[in-house]
Amino acid sequence: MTDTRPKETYHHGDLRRAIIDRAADVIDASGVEALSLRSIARDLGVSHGAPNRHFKNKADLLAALATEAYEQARAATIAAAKECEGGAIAKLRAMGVGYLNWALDHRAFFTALNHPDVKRSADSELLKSMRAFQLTVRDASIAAQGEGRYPGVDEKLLALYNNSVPFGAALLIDHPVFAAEIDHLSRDELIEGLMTLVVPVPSE
Amino acid sequence: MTDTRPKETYHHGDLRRAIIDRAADVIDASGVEALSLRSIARDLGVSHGAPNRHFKNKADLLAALATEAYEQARAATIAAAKECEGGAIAKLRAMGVGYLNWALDHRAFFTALNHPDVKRSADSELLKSMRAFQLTVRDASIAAQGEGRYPGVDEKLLALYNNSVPFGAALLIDHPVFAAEIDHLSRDELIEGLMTLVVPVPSE
DNA sequence: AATAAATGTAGACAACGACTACATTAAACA
DNA sequence: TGTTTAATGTAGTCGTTGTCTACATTTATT
Repeated sequence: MTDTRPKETYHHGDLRRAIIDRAADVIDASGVEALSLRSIARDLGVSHGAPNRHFKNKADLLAALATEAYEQARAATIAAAKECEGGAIAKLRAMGVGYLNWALDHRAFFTALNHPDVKRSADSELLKSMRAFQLTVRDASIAAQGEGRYPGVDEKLLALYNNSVPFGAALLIDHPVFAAEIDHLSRDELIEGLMTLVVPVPSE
Repeated sequence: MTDTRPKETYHHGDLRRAIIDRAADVIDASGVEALSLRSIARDLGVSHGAPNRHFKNKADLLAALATEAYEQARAATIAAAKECEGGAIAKLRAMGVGYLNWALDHRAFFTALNHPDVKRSADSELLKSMRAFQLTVRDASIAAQGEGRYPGVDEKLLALYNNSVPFGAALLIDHPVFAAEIDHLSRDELIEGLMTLVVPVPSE
């Protein structure tokens, strides 16, 4: 339990934050299908209706998780690019690595990102963080193109490509059956190897 | 409604089949979160407990959908390879195109494929069809490698790569927000363009 | 200090998944 | 062919959930 302290105060303090954190814990521990507003309320020692003051429904909670997920993912990719000492192409590759590492380290948030309910959400905060993430990948793709990678390719197509691989790969690696196929490789080998296929080191 | 004929017979005939088909319709029309065993039973004019004779729980129904999805996807990729006149590399590219077209044409089944509940399923039929699909992609990757594509790359890593792109891309293209970014391209241009990035036409 | 807004509570309701005991039909077999 | 057994569908029930409403308590505003 994240926060089951004895109820001494009527107001929680930051119930919204606590709900999101607890939701992430539940997803990690028992999967997203086990997520329930009522059980979260119980865990937090709060009435079953309290979460409704912060999320108008369950999908809204998932959208909030997904919003944070996009922000985390964006931060992780930007940080990876910053730490990379190479040029734009190397940075693009590093961003994919950073994204994959983030996804595997934050499965609950990554799960929310890909949840069917979230797809249908039109929450404006969610849309904003999605677009910000997209732009980050797209800008990096265009910069890499400026270094001669994939000349003449439509930039949005390139961005789709550079989004698809880490996204799909994270889902597959996360999947028990697919994961079993590649267990002879360490995680780092896997991620580096994959991203080197996607963004090859320029031969000189 | 798929099958709401007046109830004249006690037994349905092929209720299992009807439930799966109806489930696919519901997912297409209202999303997977709207799926309910009881509502399907109502639509089919059958008691609310009847589906339990064919699926031990809701996740089991989704697993059945996913099983068929893998079989469909495998058939679609194999057919695409067969129709392709080129060598192994061209066939590999064609298979990605075939997979993407299948995914976009059968969103309900593709959705089931990627549903969180299905990931946790250990249904043996599901595992069998998953592995069959995986092997198809892997064999095609190895064949392409025999033609000189990505020499020396671990074959399972290559298979992961060739799985990741269409999988991730189908999810992104299916996503309203990402899709809006690339609406200047026709579907065929998008799919062909993407797969040409993944499996470039060998320069000669 | 008075009032409004935010936040939490408690109760209600319908829908759902899952289970049970029972009914009906189809299949197997003697 | 007739009987037994398995498969399949029915009807009722239970606990859980999401969501709504009316109300209570606390915090913020003026």
